[in-house]
Amino acid sequence: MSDQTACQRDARPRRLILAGAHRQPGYCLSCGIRAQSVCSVIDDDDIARLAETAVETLVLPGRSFIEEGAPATDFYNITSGNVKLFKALPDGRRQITGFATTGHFLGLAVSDLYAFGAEAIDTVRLCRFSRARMRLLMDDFPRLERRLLAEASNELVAAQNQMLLLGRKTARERVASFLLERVREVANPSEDVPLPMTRSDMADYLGLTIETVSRTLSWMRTERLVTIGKGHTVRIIAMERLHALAAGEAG
Amino acid sequence: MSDQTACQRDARPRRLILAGAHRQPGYCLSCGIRAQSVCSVIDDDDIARLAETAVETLVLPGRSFIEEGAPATDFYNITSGNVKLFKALPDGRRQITGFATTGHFLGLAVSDLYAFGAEAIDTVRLCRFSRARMRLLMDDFPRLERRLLAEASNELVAAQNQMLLLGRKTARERVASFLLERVREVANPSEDVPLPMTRSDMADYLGLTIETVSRTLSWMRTERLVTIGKGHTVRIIAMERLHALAAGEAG
DNA sequence: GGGCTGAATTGATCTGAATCAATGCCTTTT
DNA sequence: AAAAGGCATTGATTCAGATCAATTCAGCCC
Repeated sequence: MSDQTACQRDARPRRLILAGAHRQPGYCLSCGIRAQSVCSVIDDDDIARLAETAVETLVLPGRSFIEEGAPATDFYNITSGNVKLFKALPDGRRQITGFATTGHFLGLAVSDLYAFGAEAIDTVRLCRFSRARMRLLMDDFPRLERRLLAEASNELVAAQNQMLLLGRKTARERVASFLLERVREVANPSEDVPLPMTRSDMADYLGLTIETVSRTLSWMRTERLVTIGKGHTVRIIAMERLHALAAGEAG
Repeated sequence: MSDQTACQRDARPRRLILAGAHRQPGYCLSCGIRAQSVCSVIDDDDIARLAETAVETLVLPGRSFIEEGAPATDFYNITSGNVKLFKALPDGRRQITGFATTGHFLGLAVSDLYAFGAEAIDTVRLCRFSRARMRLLMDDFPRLERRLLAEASNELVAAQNQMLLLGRKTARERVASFLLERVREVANPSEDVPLPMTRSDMADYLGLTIETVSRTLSWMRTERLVTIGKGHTVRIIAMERLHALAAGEAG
């Protein structure tokens, strides 16, 4: 289904999610969500200029807004919610290549076609702007380009880790690695870790089946590595052992 | 083993491999190997300046020049030969995340540690320069940064393809995909495709074992999909069927 | 040419995860 | 509260690819 059918458009153009507003201080267009330090290369006037060309869009759970193989016309900046990115084979086999949340940029393709699809896990808000606009933006703000390069480098490192996981780790090691990846999203490692995606999504991310993910989580519960809460949460109760398992140092 | 022990240094500093010289026209520092069009943003004077800070190094087959987890001090530009990039688990399981050849940049890490190791497959020549120097270079030549971003985007696409392969493809589909990836390195798809890496490297790249790679290639030979030549070459004789196989459209 | 060495092939068997098959458990709807 | 539907869990069985085990082959060095 196309963007137009999948998304409800807000009537009025909205501001990009940048510094200030309801975001934490230090976050801005050129920093992306994972910025650790303040990066204030874009001032309020710039923001106002940028916002003119961006349209905020609401994407309902389960709707896709990037179609693998479709012409890559737009850039996206996720302003809230969770997204899954994936590639598929003709017979329906699917590999989720990553999950993206608030602040992430999507659509940074060199090719004219999107190399992956993107689908909302929960309700997602995102800002869309054209690739042409993005190019002008990069000309105006060279540090945006530098930031995107840093972002791409980080994703490349994550991709390499995932290749190691998919190519060489056992089911238990995969699930352990996944949980440790998710626990970094919360402030305190001993609090509940939200897993907004379904078992099916986890399976397609880890190169396993739903059943194996489920069995493995059950095994971790009986081994007292984790407790499994209601409503898509997990709490890690044996962090050290889970780390050892994820690194392939234990059975 | 460290860089110093692994590499023989040339006595004199050498020029970077850029436009002209023994490279094809259109290749230059800011373009990298895969550039399809001419990109002459760096002139001869610039090249002379850059060359002052680069040292060309010779790496013998099987020697590693980037150690996973070691401090990321340098950038590398491969000027000839083939390199494998990999990550490893403590027990020795290994995943090759990619192969790099002439023109490739290595060491573009945000972290202070290298996220992967790099080892020479055959005799490799490369230019090394410090990350500090690379940063200055990017300040001087903004289009270098843009080119690196494009390069990183392409690698990200390749990484996503590899995740699909590792997570969801069968052994036959993996080997077929690999051969089609390698055939793009040669001018004519019906000529011999060089496979400079060992079966073990292929296995570690495809998430398989040596035996499965060998068996699968033998099967492809009996199915008249390929002929297997002497000295690490393969010739594709049924391109269409191989494509269908790689895409998961056939058994 | 004749051994030597490491890589590659081929065969036999085993196993971790997939597949097939119920069953259980929330959430939504009426 | 009951029905319905989707997701998750658990069990039984199968199978693709791993593992274990010989050969065979290709360089290489004398």
